[in-house]
Order: sequence, then structure tokens, then C-alpha cells
Amino acid sequence: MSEKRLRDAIDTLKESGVRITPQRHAVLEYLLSSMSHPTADEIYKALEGKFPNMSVATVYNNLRVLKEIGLVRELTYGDSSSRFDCTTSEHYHIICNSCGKIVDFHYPSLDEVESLAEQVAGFDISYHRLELYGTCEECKAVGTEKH
Amino acid sequence: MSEKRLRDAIDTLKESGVRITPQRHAVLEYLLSSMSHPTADEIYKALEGKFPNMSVATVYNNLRVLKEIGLVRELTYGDSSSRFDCTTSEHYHIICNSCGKIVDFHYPSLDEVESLAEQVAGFDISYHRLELYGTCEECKAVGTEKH
DNA sequence: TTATTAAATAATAATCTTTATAATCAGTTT
DNA sequence: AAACTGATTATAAAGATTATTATTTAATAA
Repeated sequence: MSEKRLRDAIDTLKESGVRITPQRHAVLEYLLSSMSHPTADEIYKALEGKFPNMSVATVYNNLRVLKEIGLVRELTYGDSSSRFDCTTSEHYHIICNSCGKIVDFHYPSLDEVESLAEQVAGFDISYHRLELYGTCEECKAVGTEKH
Repeated sequence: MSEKRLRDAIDTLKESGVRITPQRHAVLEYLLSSMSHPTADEIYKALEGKFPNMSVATVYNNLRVLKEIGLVRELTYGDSSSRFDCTTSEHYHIICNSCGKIVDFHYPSLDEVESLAEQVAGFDISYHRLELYGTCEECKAVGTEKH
């Protein structure tokens, strides 16, 4: 199943005329297998063992390429660094303000909101983002919320 | 009207036991009067004339304080710097991928989405963000979209 | 009004993330 | 094999934000 997603993604890369280097393959594979919406630095550290000489720039370059093709989406929250997520299926995110955990949230796409926005603002809307913020179960229990 | 919003905001500051310094007052006033969701640097530059000796750190400190009290919200998009927005009334944002323009978008709050998220993820949801991305009228006309 | 004190500011350094640059390397084509 | 194209590495640079510290100041009460 995950294997199929990887093969599909690689096919997309080939169709786009993008070279499939070992580093690029590894970044893509890691993102597909990861459930944790990693930062560029986390990806870099995770692949350190397999590619001791890999540059951080390579991670950023590949994330940019994967983004441009549409295989990967960049998520920015209040914190310092971007997070990256494979755009396998449309979904939203729930973020814990206390521990930073990010949970996927599946909900029917808000198409009618997009339509209304097009009408009132005169935009062509191509996509949207929705994030819900709160406190996760564990942090509720511990009761050690930030701020 | 805008005067009233400023007075209300200052009352909130007083209630929170936060000092009302000239710089803090100016940052708050600028944010309230601004329709443009400015960055920290834009605020800093805008107040340069009135406060030639003000430090950038002061802008950041005050934005943090105003955020903690709940008067201001931080918005992060793909680009490098955060934008800041007075949380006067609940609304969403429409962002042009071509020129970066940000337009306010009023829509009934998605309370049922929050409820569902609480149920499926076990979170206490406190608020949410929704952003719509696309091409604004001007950029559609010019047809000079990025990427 | 003045004194007091905790908080805020200014100036600066430091950190952290991301991008840019240039040299090298690998795979492909001629 | 030589040349070409794009990717990678190493490193520098840029840009945003945070931390530090000495100084100043707003709020409070004597």
C-alpha cells in the first residue's frame, strides 16, 4: 500500500522529467512513510545515517522540487520552521497548542466556502487550508499547557 | 468607531495588568488602523518617524504581549515572515498566490467542524484558521502568475 | 510630588531557518 | 571519450526572531 504510493509518486517524478537521485528518493520515501509532518531539519537528521555526506541544501532543494510538482505541501504554523506533508489525500490538521502534535483530520472539503469566496472577492480560488488549534488528550490530562 | 476599538483594547491591556507604553500604544493603534496585515518589520518601519529610537525587539516584544492577551493573532503563510492581525471580529483570509494580497473574508464560523474534531481527535478545540488561496482579480487580468 | 519598583526599552549579539553561490559529481547524449 | 545538463556538497550569506544586559520609565503608593 505504502509501496504503491511510492511507486505512483516516482512515476509522477518521471513524468515531470525530474531525475530520481538516491537523496531525492530517500526524502520522498521518508515523507511518505512518516506520519509526523516533519521539518526539513528532521528529515535531514533522519537520513543522516544513510547519507552521511548529504547537505541540508539538498533536503531543501528536493522539498522545493517535490512541492512544485505537487507531491508535497508546505505547512507553516506559528513556530519557527515549516513542516512538510505528502499530499496523498485531501485533509485538514488539528494542532495541539501545548505539545505541538499535529493530527490529520478528514472532513468533506469546504467547496461551498470556496465558491462564496470567489463571488465576494473576485478571486479564482485554487485551494484552501483549515487548521484547528486546541489541547490534545494527553496535555489535557497533564494540565501543563503553555502560556 | 476605530476610536472605540482602541479604547476597548487599552482597557483589556489595563485589566491584564500590562503597562501602556507609548511604543506599545503605537503598535496597537497601527495594527487596529491597518487593513493590510503587516509584518513586524512593516510595523517597525511605519513607526520609525514617531519613534526614531525604537528597537525592532520592542516591536516583537509588544506583538508577543498583545498575542498572549489575545488582542492580536499571528498569521504564517509560506513566505518568510509572520503577519499580524487584530482579532476584532472572527474572519478568514483569502490570499493571492501571485501578488500576496490578503483580503478579509467573513463567513459563518465553522462550529460544527470544531465539534467534530473534538469528538474524533479527543482535543479541546479553542479556535481555528481557514485560508483560501487563489488569484485576485488584478492578477487574473494581468495574467502574470508565479510558478 | 517624589520615591519605589517591577516592567519595558534600546542596543546588540546570538540563534535559527532558509536561500544563494560556486565547485564538483553523475548520468546521459553526441 | 567529450560535452552537456542537472544534482549535490560545502559554504557563505541573508533574513527573521530571540536572548541578553544595562538603562529608562510607567504605575503605584508614601
